[in-house]
Amino acid sequence: VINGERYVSAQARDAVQAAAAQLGYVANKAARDLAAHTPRTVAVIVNDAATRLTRDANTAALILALQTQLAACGYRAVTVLLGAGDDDKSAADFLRSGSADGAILLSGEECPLILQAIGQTKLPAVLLCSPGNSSKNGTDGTDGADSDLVSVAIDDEAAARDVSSQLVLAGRTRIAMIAVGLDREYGRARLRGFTTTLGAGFDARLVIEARGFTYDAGQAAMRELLNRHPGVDGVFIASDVVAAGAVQVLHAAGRRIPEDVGVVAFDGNEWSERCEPALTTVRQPMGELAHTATGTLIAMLAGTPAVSIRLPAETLVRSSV
Amino acid sequence: VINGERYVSAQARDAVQAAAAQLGYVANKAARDLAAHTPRTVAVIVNDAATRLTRDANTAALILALQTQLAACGYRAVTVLLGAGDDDKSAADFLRSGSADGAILLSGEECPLILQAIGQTKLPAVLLCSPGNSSKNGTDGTDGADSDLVSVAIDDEAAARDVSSQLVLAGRTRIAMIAVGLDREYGRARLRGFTTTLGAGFDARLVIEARGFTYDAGQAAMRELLNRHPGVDGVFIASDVVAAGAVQVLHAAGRRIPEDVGVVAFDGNEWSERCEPALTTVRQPMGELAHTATGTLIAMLAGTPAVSIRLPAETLVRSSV
DNA sequence: TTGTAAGCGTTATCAT
DNA sequence: ATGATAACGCTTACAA
Repeated sequence: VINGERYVSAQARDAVQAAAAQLGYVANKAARDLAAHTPRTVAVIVNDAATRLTRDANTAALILALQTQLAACGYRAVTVLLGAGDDDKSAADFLRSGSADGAILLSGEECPLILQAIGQTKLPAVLLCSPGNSSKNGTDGTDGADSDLVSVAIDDEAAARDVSSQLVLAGRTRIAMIAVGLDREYGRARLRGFTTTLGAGFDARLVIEARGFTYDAGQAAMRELLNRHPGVDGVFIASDVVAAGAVQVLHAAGRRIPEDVGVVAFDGNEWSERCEPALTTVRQPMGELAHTATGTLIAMLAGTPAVSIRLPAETLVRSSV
Repeated sequence: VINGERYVSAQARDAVQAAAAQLGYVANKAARDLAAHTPRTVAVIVNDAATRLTRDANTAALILALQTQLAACGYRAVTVLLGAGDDDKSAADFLRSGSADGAILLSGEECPLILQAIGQTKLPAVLLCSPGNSSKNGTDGTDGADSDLVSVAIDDEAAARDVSSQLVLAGRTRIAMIAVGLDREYGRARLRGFTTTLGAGFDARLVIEARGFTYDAGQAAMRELLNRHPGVDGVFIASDVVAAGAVQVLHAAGRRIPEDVGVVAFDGNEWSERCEPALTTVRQPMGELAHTATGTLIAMLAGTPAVSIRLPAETLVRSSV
């Protein structure tokens, strides 16, 4: 009765359900997992969770969406939050302990132990890598644990091309970029998009890399930029939080937005919305990302081979340019 | 060898460990839980997680701290994120399914099914209720599930008394309050603190309740306040996000802070820090709260009866008053 | 210090 | 449509 209700009389079923409801009976998870050989659980691993959750409020929504959609497919999502430290061993052990059928990684950093665990156990896994994409490193030394996972993300390069073109269209001529995470593929992709858009007008000296995904880093980068190139009249900042910091500095320096300098950003979270004025930015389609990731994983769980997917991201035009 | 290493020769132990490392062996969690009758896992249940995580970036840090501290005691923390909807049934089932030895609730809302599950299964649980404390309702109808859990929180009333006294000390005479969550005990406690501080100067007409814990709600409340009482020269706003919205409206209305109106807030998260000027606020000691909560739960797990605890919270004096 | 056997609460299979 | 019986991979007690 409790399970797929094979061949039970309506009478028996009702009786059992009534009893279960009365006693508050729920099948023991451990026993069930042990016998059934499938926990019907997927691990959602969030690396550097504190940073990621504070940097982008949408992350919480993403995780919730994943949970909801997995639940709809009969899977329990177990969110594994990792701190900054070395605790990715515990997450790796979790995967090895047979507690999950598959994993979704929201991971901006390297986590070799997890990749290794996935490789060795051949656990289906998908990398949901925006905005914290990890670079696709080739074959690293670790014993056959080939780490080219299936990944789901937006097309960072196209999106960057899109937003930054807003600056060009507005007639800006001294356009700079505050880049972020150039050691990761997504960071480089955003830079490529910017470069392509500017074309002949591109000047490498106008590109500054913020040291980290923070408000403070944005302030520092913008100060440096204004210092070195007081004449800038447009900036593409590759992340909303960073942009918020940069905007603060712009205001403090007496620059009006968009009159004196146009600003466009990337991510589409609350930071860009709370700026004065609200920033034109790239909205990451969290719902679709979650949907695609769970869809892909479920397919893999069912044995279907899956491929990486890039989703298009829409530019949110506001009044900052 | 894998477990408490009872009486094993060093030789045997080394051999086993080497083998385990080589094979990447980790004991099957399900089998272990089933046999041992104790999953050594505690559920960290976050109700209305999307709201809570976006409203207060410190929540992520809190959860991480809980995880770390539980891990230090040999417990795995399973974070159960609940959305706004009715899914607290799934969390309740999780508890009933014997997957956890105990629970820590970060819950601002009512979640009757969870309380009921805890009551019926007699699972040790502690309510970590700042800033989303639920009111201590007496005995509600539900069959004997008495919901007076052990709780850990700051002393909201004392803290509110403290911050709002900053306004009085600064010589403000028309002091208002934007309250939040008056349907919850912590919301009422903050109001009581305010009332006490003002003493004879208290004027109930200067208290407005924001409808929700959001930036938008803060804007709306402040607009109404300015409308009804243009002469206010000080405001205590019971939550940082709400305060951020209110401050925006104050600026838009041409009021200078602190020259024209002094502002103090509550929570001590990034919102109050990013305001211009940074807001004087109450810092919630997340680390200590986490520590106290885990300590209490671990004690309960060991059979020691535990009691509720209120922690003092410090006022962060900045330049907004 | 090491080996052996029973049993944890389910699922799956086979017989009824 | 239902009842009986062997796993599942471990822990725990007890025997060696």
